[in-house]
Amino acid sequence: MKETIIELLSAARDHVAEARDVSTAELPAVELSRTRDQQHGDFASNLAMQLARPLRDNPRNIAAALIDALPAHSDVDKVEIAGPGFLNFFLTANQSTAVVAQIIEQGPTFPELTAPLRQRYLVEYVSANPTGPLHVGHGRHAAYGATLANLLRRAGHDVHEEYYVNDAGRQMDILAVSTLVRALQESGSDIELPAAGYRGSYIQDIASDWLEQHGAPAVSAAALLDDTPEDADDDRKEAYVDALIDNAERHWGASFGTLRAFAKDAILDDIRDDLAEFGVTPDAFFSEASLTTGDALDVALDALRKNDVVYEKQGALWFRATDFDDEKDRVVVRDNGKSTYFASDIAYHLNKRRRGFDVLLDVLGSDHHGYVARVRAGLVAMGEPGDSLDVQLIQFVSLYRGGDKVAMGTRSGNFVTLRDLRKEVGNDAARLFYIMRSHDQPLDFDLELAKSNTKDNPVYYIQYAHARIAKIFRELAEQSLTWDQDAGIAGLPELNDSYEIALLQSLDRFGDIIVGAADKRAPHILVNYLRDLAAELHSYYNNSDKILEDEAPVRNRRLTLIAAVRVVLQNGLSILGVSAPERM
RNA sequence: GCGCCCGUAGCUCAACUGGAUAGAGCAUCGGCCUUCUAAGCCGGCGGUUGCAGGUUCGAGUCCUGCCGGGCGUGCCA
Repeated sequence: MKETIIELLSAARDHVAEARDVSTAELPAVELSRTRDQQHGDFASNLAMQLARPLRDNPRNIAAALIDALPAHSDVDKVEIAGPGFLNFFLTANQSTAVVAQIIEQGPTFPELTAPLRQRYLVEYVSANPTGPLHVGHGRHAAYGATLANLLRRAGHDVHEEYYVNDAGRQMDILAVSTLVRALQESGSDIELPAAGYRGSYIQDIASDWLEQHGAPAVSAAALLDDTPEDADDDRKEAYVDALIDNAERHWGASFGTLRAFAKDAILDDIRDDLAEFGVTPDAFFSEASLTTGDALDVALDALRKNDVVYEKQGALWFRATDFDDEKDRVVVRDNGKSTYFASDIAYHLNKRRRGFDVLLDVLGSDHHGYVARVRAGLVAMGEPGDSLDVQLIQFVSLYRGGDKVAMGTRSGNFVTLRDLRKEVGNDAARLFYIMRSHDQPLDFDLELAKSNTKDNPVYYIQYAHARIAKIFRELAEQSLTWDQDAGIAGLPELNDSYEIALLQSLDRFGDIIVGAADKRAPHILVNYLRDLAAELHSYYNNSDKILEDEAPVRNRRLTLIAAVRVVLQNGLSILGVSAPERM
């Protein structure tokens, strides 16, 4: 319908211009948008205002001329001039209720959208280091990434969801040595946890499990502490923990590697379960270590060498990133022969491209913004399009208990886990709360508030609208009344109260909302829409006549309308990963 | 210093990529349960959109400069 009106307006525009001897070559294209206010009809165009300059006339005169020149169409009821010169299009009742029949027919699959350009998306999100349980910040990433993936799928794209596991490098060693120290402590040895170690109680749990399965470690505290520098809660702690790691590898050999894998797997399994309980299920967990055990890293380094964008300096291999809009050149292979984290990153991203993905959509913490230019530079240098990388930065979550900000830090173990949060406020509330606000805004999450004022949480407002509709249908059966759905659909054009019209217009926007939210990577748009739709349903319920009217034709069309509202609420909530309860 | 993000009602945030009178929730004040669930509805109060310029028929939105806040700027991961 939108396209049709645009064609009609384009014809009218050219006609009016020609009548005034103005060339049609450089006139603005017709813009047509849905209206927000039902007094403005169904669609509005600003064309008359845009033509004011080229036609040298005031917008309202031009609007009148456009209406005169506008070809008639059977679905257009009337066109009005409003405000500074808007053209408001009112569709016939028949046309504006067509969406309801479509909703009823398609049910859970509504709206069946086809993207103008269908693309293969790889959405990477969370990707938290497997060194401890997920905390509340990761929860925002999980909710955002999973919802965005759902939106893109709904918008007609092909979507793969992935979690990148940082299972290579020093952090894993620190995790392993922290676990080892806890195991030794539990076996009665006198040894302190290093200042740079992980302190969370989950480390003790992993150590206990290890002891149960493998017995006491065949390495003494003395061997571990052999020739180590002083530990302290400042810069010296890094050297100290590195010495512990060296000793563990030297005196305990392959068993240290086994413990490292044991600890990593324990934590990763926990993360996977945590996410699954949260309704977040990435298609794959991609291991960073596999980049080097496989050939992905070599493929990337070869690509860099082949394109002549690397050079050697002071024993290290450098990528000439400054040639690709980055601030400075970056080391890819250190002087000790080990590749850098950055090398892994570009290898991973090249690997994604080679797997055939058009858009590499990374969901990262806002502290990673410095990293975007680097990775993009790497991709371009390896011959990939820079705009294939789309990074969405998520602002931090600040946690409050009452009025006090909670200090967070993974190593200190002083943080609230996602699991605790979910237990306190529930999965539904957490999922919605996390994405209710634009992701580029910092989020204040007050636990006390979420816990004590559960009933005030917006999630219930939307769910209540759904439960209300469900209740009406239960009541229908209880009162042994009938609902003729086909008669209801046929009778929809008879709907005339303003609450009903508002609902019809909102239902019609659902498809646009999904496409818009997916394009802008902004799931909160869908939340706002659902809240508005719920508000309109509540208003209708409270301010209009009863839906279960004695008169069958009236009852049929009202029930058909709210049945469609129920479908849209269900589908919308399902995209958000929030349940749609039948009763509350 | 340089770079990125942000600044909207007392508080937390929206505003369909430049449109019509800047809107919700919380808080606060007042109404509505013998009628399909009051986790709801209806109304009141609340604004120089950080400041100053500019572009435009039209600016919260785009440009420039200030002010204020957050985060980056490793041969760490």
